[in-house]
Amino acid sequence: MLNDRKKRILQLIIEDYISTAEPVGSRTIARKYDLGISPATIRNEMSDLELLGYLEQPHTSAGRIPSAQAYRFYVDSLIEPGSLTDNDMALINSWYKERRRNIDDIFQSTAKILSRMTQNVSMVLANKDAGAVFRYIKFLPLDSSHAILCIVTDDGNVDNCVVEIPLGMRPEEMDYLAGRISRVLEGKELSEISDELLSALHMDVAEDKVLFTSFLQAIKRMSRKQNEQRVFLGGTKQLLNQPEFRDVERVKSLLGILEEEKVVRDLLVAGEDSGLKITIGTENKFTGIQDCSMVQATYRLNGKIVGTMAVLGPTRMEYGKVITVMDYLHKYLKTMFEQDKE
Amino acid sequence: MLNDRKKRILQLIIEDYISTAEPVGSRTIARKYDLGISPATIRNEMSDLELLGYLEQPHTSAGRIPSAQAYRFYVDSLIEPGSLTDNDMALINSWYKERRRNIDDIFQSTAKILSRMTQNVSMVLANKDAGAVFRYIKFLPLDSSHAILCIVTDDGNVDNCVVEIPLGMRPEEMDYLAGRISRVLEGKELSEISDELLSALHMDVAEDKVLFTSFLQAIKRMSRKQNEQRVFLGGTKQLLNQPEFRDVERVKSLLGILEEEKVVRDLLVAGEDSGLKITIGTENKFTGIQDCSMVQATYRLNGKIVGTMAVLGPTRMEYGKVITVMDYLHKYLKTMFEQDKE
DNA sequence: GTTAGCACTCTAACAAAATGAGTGCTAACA
DNA sequence: TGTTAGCACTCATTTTGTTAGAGTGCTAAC
Repeated sequence: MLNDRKKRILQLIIEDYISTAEPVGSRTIARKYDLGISPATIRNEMSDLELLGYLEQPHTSAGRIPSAQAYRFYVDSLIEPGSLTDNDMALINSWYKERRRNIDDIFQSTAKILSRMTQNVSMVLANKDAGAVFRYIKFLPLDSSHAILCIVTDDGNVDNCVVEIPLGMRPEEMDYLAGRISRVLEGKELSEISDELLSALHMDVAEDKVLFTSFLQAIKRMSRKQNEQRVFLGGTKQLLNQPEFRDVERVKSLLGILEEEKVVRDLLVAGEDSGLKITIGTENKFTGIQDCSMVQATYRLNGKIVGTMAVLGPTRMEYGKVITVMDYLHKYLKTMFEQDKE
Repeated sequence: MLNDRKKRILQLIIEDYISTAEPVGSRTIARKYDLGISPATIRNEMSDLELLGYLEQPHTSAGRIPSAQAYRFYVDSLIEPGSLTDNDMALINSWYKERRRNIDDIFQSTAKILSRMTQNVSMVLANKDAGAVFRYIKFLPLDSSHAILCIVTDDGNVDNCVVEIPLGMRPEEMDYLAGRISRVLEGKELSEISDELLSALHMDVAEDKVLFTSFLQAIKRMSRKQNEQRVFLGGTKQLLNQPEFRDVERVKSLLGILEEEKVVRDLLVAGEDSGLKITIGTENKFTGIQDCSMVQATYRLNGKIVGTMAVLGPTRMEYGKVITVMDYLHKYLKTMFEQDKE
């Protein structure tokens, strides 16, 4: 175990490196922070820390930089929970207000805020199947051969699509059909509406084949859309602010990864179970981001996973700040969702 | 006027520079392209072209690069209309098919394709007010105190929002109200639905204040939403492939501009009138992109501007390819939209 | 256990020199 | 009159050499 002084020195080195991105030497520590010990003593301690695997030297005559192990220790034991400045909070509030029309906007804003506040790439995964329950369907006439099929769910969402009306079908008949279908599906969660259920329904109302086929497609598509996990990215531009990414090639390779929505989704889904998850360097399973760190927070509503947000950046990341911001956003989202439910 | 040989040499220089991004010297031209004349002769011609303002030298002992004037001349007189390879066309088709669920997806795909094919940033502006006409509104009951207000337009779009129902109002009453409002607004283009019209309506059905206020907000929002011009960006990553943007700072500054949706919108709207518009270097009015070129094509349907697409990149741009791709996309979109209408 | 002193290491910054691609000019040639 | 070979000249880029500075490790003294 590390003694208190070693811990303190390690912490200072890590934090100094996080903020400057320069290897930090014994003199720097002694000068910047008043520890009451000389550079030589610090050197000795640093030497020990290196032996223990917490520090690394890019080359003999440079200062030292924290190893992945050091960051791990830092986030596990050293980090102190911070709090946002009033300024930051005001900024967040204004960003959320800027554009808020539907749920997607909220997620998009979250991604944006997360990246702006942390100067890193952010990812937000929205699980849309947050338990929307089927209420009823309704046909709205459009013209002689088309109608709009509206599917109403209890969260107040309406999805709609244009369907073709079988020749000669009267509005009353369509209402009747809608009623029958509605009665069967009412109260089911959209994700529950399975193929079997639909085919059973098919048997039941088989007399109107054409219309029913349209309906089938619509409900399936809607169910898929509702179930769909959507990914929102933010701050790919912030990447360029990090000295680690001064080299265009590195930027390109990371952006290449982020471009693949599937990869990002997998990445996020993999870390969904735990509340707060920090993976550092090679702890990341995905090749290509093994020189990066990722902080991920999953948020739930009534026990269900609503979504997950993450910040991806160089291992030299402001973990404390990231966590603090995420925590705030988490709370913010919670109240927003609860408000929506009401 | 330039004689044929000068034109030819200028063309070769421009095309060589476009593909290599390196200043091109007289030897290069003589070696690469068999013109039957010696480097010395080419040098003389180049010297003339420089005097005429078509070529520039970064420094005395470098080759020459085309000036903005040269590019202007190139796109006006020298460029030969190309055609896409089968491979390219197949690629485009597959990209369009990849994800096509609604009109936004089509625009997004267009932006993506445009950037992929040209290795530059692409921008697509979608004018959504393509003449949607109000049909009727309908209230769908949700629970005892809420209903969903659906606004149906003749293009088969339904917009909806949740409204609060005044205490004790019965469904029949709501239907009656919906009918009255519908009759007044029917046949109007959404963009026509002005404040005056709405206030007149207000007088008319003033008995149900609360509900009507909700409705007012909804229709206004919808009208705004329909009128809204949406911007789709593509290929901010391709930027990094251009040697001009090897410097991170330049990337940052351009991305900064593109990030401002308003700026991009203004930029695109400004060039909307003409069919195909190419602005080179300082011809661009917007500061910050004056070392870039922009190729913009506006597409119409039945005389109305549906949208506009543009490619933004270094002046050293494959103008021919860009134009060819845009032309193809233009046709592709046209058939797609006409199909949709049918 | 702590610290001052010192030799040693290695990078980054700077300067000087070599390299080479390309030009402009002149004189000769067809 | 247009074209070309030859050659001196220019200037960015690359290479090489040098220096300054930050930092270390070790030792001996406190």
